[in-house]
Amino acid sequence: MTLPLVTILDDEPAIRSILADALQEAGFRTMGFARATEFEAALKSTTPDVCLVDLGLPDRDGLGLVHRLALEQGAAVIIISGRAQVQDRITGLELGADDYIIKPFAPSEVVARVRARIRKTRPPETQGNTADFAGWTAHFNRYALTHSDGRDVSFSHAEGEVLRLFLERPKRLISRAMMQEILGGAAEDSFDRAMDVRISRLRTKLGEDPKNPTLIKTIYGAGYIFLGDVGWRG
Amino acid sequence: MTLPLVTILDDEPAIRSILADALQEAGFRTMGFARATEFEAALKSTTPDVCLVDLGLPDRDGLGLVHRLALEQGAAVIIISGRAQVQDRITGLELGADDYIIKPFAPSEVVARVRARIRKTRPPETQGNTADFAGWTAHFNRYALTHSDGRDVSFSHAEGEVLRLFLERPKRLISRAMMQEILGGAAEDSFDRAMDVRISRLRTKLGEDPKNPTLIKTIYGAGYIFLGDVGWRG
DNA sequence: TCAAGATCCTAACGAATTGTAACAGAGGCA
DNA sequence: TGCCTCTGTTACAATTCGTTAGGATCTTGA
Repeated sequence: MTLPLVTILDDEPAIRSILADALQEAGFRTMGFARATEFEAALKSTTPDVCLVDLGLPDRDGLGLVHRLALEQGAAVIIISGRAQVQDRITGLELGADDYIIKPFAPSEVVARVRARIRKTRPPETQGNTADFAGWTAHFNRYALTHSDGRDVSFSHAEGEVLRLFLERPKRLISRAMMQEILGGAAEDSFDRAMDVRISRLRTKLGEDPKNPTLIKTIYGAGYIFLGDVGWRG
Repeated sequence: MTLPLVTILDDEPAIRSILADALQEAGFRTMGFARATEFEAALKSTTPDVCLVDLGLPDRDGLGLVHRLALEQGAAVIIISGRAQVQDRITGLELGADDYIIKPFAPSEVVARVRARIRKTRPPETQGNTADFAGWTAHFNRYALTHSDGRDVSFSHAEGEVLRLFLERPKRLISRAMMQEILGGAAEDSFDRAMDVRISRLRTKLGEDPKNPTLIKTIYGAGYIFLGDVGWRG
């Protein structure tokens, strides 16, 4: 498991480096960006665990960015702002931010808040190897799926990796980049259809209707989402 | 689904009532406690969604309580404290608190932070994912619209974003700029018809009469407005 | 009322993204 | 060796969604 990644979006280099230092010392990977556009470009190939966003950006107001981050990327967002008004903080939180830190701040407090966020965001280590969902039971120890109607399908290791990835994060958007990162795929060449094929095969085994998948949904341009209630045991 | 429950642990009755009022108005159930022992007794029979804890309690130091709450109950914990030192905040967060609010506080900000916490804590499926309006039911989790007359239409992610935007703000003017901001459109060139097209496609799926839309009204020069009574559930 | 200009609608197009059948190479096993 | 399974690659089909462009609609001012 790689170190948690924290992105820093702030136009002041001094603040970026202060935060990066403190966070790296605390055991995080960091990436710094001066402009929202750069940051958004980077999001296509990486999935941060926590995003620090300065609202006073030159190129665009950060609030819309925060909203999209929280909603679509599912990332934890911490706003850093010079505006200390209560109303500013409220709208920030309403739009989906997880936390709101006011400048000037103590780096150590930022670290503490980042840590608190990561503790909540990271999927709890699922030790179980059996999961129930939508009539199916996945037995990861014997690489098999059984359905309550009697169907019995086996799956391969690669398929199981994807299935587990989904079952550990039900109803949350899973970006392609995150899948590559977790499943350790090759570099993210746009010619890399391997992930699509894995998912396609998994869908087939789950008996999904190709025109209308109900369990593994595609979000065009964003990733996948697993619908269905999952219960782990064992 | 019941209303989220917020507990307030503070020895000052004035603060308890201020918070309880603000939270109830915001749609939460509340329970107030003056002492940690009472509170812990109540925990045996209820599981709050968010716990507000004042650290300056008379009967025992609250930090240990916070730690146990976060660790064992899995509840979201927000510390309220008069101690503004950075170190105090850090240790509070280290021990498992989700947030740290310093007295004096604005009740509205506490409400916002409680809301932010609940949004993250509650499983995604309990967040609004189904809405009824004008004979239709929008199922955002499976990207489909069903009508009481039996029609069943699927919609794409982009269309769903727009639909959700409208359903969350019924009977309110929604300016183009706001839509761009929230939906994260490209630069605000006036040549950008993307939003119009999204709405056009959505109207088609809703079976709107192009000459006379009854649900999504255009306000010339100002934006759009969604008419129709919306009821969220789930 | 009418004309001019601004704004909006939407069919059609095309670039980007995704689905999947078919193929090929790697490895396991008798 | 011959056969089977697993899995990435390729190629092409299908889908999504922004852009374009021309026409429709609205507002304003004379």
